[in-house]
Amino acid sequence: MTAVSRSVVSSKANKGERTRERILEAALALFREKGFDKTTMRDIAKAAGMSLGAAYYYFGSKEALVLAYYEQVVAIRTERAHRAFDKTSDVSERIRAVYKLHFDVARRDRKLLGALVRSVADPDSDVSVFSAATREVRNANIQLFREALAVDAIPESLRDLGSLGLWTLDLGLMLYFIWDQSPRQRKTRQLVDDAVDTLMPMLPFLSLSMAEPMVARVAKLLLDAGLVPDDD
Amino acid sequence: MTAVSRSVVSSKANKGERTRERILEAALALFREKGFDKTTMRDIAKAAGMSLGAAYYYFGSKEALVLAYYEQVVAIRTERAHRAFDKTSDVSERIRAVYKLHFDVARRDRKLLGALVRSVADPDSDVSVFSAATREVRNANIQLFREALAVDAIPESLRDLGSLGLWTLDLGLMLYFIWDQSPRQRKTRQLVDDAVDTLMPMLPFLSLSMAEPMVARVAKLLLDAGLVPDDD
DNA sequence: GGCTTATGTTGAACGTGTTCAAACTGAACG
DNA sequence: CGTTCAGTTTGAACACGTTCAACATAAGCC
Repeated sequence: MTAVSRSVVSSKANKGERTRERILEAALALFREKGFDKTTMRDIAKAAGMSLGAAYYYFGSKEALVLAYYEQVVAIRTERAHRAFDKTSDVSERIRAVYKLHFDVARRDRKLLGALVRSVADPDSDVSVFSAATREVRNANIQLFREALAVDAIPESLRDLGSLGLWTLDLGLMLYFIWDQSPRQRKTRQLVDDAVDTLMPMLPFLSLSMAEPMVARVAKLLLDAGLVPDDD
Repeated sequence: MTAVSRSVVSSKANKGERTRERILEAALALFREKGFDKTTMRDIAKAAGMSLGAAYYYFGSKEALVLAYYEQVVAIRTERAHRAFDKTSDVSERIRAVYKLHFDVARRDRKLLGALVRSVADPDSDVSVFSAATREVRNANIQLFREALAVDAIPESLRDLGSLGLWTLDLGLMLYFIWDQSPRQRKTRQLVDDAVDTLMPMLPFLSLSMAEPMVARVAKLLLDAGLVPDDD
């Protein structure tokens, strides 16, 4: 949580912090204007009014800038999701909100998310969305779904597995979003609605006693594979 | 299919074809020896006994080499899968085979697959695994699962949806494989076994008449989202 | 004030993917 | 044989991410 909120709160930032933010702001502005690939680290440094090396002092790589950006996205998403949770205890509504908030917050930044997703494939990079270094961001997102499911209608026993499943779907939706060329990414929004409307009616069946051993089995499988958060 | 098999069959290759193959072979040898990132296009050109520009004449980018490699993987995987299908009509066996073949064939090349997966995030690249240009490879893989399901035990109505689902899982497993540090990627193999053993017993429930509207709904959702092959 | 140490800052230099104008090769044609 | 021309090959040049040794500034301490 610390790393996530730090870059957003920043009430009493010292000099270094503010420089860092200046760089990040300059970077984001340029990324949005010219795209990730077309923006060079030299551009960013110049826009932030400093030398190339200084930018690298604060961000070890160009990708690290994207990760810092995504930490902001997660922080904002989390805050807004909490507000949505206060408004309704209807599970479908809550889940829909969490999904859509992702794309609302990152509305202008499909290309940037692309750069982020690229890192998924690189087990060596420590800014990869799957690496140990990014555990916080990852867990914050999973936690969001955990909270969305934290209503009476959903039995405790399903919440952990459910949030993991919904998070996985979130990853998939992010990929769809990145590729979605439709105006204002309407198709992604449609897909979210359809997916939630389709999946939710299935939930009751998982609560059936008949389904219990299956659910337990899936849980064990994920645990064995090390895919459950907190014991990566 | 053409592009996939061309690089493997190569019986009467003209000069250009052979040069192309020489480059690809040199590249693969180097990738395996030093890893994808550590191998430079200059290394590859030198190892293939030609200039840098010549290598680029045959492969528009370093990533294109990886794609060409993956086309080989798919071709070999397909061939071996067909042999496995001849041996058994047990669905679990067949699906397990298709999954494991992927990792058998790409055994030594986790890093390379990583480079391939990276492209997933880039809608602009035409060597991305999701781009129109790679439709053939993608469809060949989906088709493999379609064939695995083509046995009496599986009703026709489930085969399309099922193969798409299994292919999606294949993508996920590929990612897991890339990150799997366990010796000989034992964990990935374990996960395949567990996943198949867990999912297969659930299949009968999908054949229940009660489940039909749900299945239909999922099918429609995917179709609307343009996620069903052949009308991308 | 000087000295030390931590924190920032600089820009030149390096390596590498990619581009491109120019040159080469050999087959087809008259 | 000379010409043409598509296919192939060359390596220099470019752009950009990244590194690093050197320098500057500020903070703490005596």
